Amino acid sequence: MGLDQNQWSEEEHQAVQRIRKRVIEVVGRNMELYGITLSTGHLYGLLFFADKPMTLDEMGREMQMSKTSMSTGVRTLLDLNMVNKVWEKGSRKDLYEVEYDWYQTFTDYFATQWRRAVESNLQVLRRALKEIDRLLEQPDASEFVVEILTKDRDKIRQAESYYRWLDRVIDAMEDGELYKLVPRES
Amino acid sequence: MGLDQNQWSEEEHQAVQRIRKRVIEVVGRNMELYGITLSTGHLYGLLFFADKPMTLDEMGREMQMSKTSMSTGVRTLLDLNMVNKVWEKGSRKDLYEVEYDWYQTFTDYFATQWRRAVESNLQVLRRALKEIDRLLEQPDASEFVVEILTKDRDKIRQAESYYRWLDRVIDAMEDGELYKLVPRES
DNA sequence: TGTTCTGTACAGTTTTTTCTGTACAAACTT
DNA sequence: AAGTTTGTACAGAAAAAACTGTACAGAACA
Repeated sequence: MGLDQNQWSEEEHQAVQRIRKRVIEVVGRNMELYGITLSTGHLYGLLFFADKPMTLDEMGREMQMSKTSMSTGVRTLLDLNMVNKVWEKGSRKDLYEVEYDWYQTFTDYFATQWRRAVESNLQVLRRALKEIDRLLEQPDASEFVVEILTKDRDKIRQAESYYRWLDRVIDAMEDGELYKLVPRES
Repeated sequence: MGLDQNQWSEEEHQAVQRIRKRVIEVVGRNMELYGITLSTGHLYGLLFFADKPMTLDEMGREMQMSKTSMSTGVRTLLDLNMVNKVWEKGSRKDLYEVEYDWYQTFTDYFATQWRRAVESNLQVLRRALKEIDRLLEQPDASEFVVEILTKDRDKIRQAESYYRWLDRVIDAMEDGELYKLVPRES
């Protein structure tokens, strides 16, 4: 794992690796919550324990995967702000390390995902409401279609109300209100 | 859409369908947030607008897909509590309708997903902590491995702290505390 | 400027997921 | 009890996603 192995025995190395591997395995798997691949999750776990920022080549060696895959994996993690690029003089390779502020990672991720969905949904719902209202204003609308349209409108309004709520939840996450409800430790 | 089309003109039908289709398309796509397929998302959208509970055959006809797919799709949505099975005398087919309480759906889904991850992560982290402590107690541990183990332990403790927080967030969602921070409308 | 090295684009392969048609068990009807 | 009908299991086809190796542009160095 990029450590100078002369400084410790083989058994010690093995023991540490065994512990890390199990944690990486589980944490990596559960990162599917963030919509990332199992292998990208493992990559994250690897970086989590890395004693120093890693290069693509090092990751590839540890993961036994191609550098191309490391490149795309790291990019995914960068996009999610789960990994940061690190500058280090001397090395001309790019170096990466995990973002250790998991609270931030969590908040960032879901705020971004949900916001995107909320915005596009609200847009289409409002547009639909307008069109329904326009149709309802037509004097020659059959009684039957008026009933249908009214029902649809109610459903859409309810959905809109929900998305406004979710939007406020996202706000609460982004500006730290959530931490008032559920405080961080220490 | 299961409506008696004698009661309204073809243009009216088309107009309603056009509006619904656009909403279904967008809402369905954004349901990938819930880890469900685009087509299952569409199925959900279809049920959302349905004027009455639908059968698998009706869904298949509307979606232009096989009944098998409808069966699996509905089961997915049932598992996520996004759709309910409805009993109606006279029909011997199973009937389904969407769960209109989106707040509940949202809360349910993420509480379940996150809880599963939190539990398995906490378990593996605590087990790792124990092992690290055991190794650290060994008198013949090299200075170097002690340093590594201590670093790992710190990282794991930090992660553990984060998961405890997330666990409390989930609690807050499940027992409705979240609605105190961000109230529902009306 | 020429040389070396690093990250990624891209095409092709492998793996995974989704979807369909058939077959059948269980439930309902007569 | 015999005859329908309904939902799903299962195997195979189709589609999508993940992964790899090669090739190359651009940066770093000499």
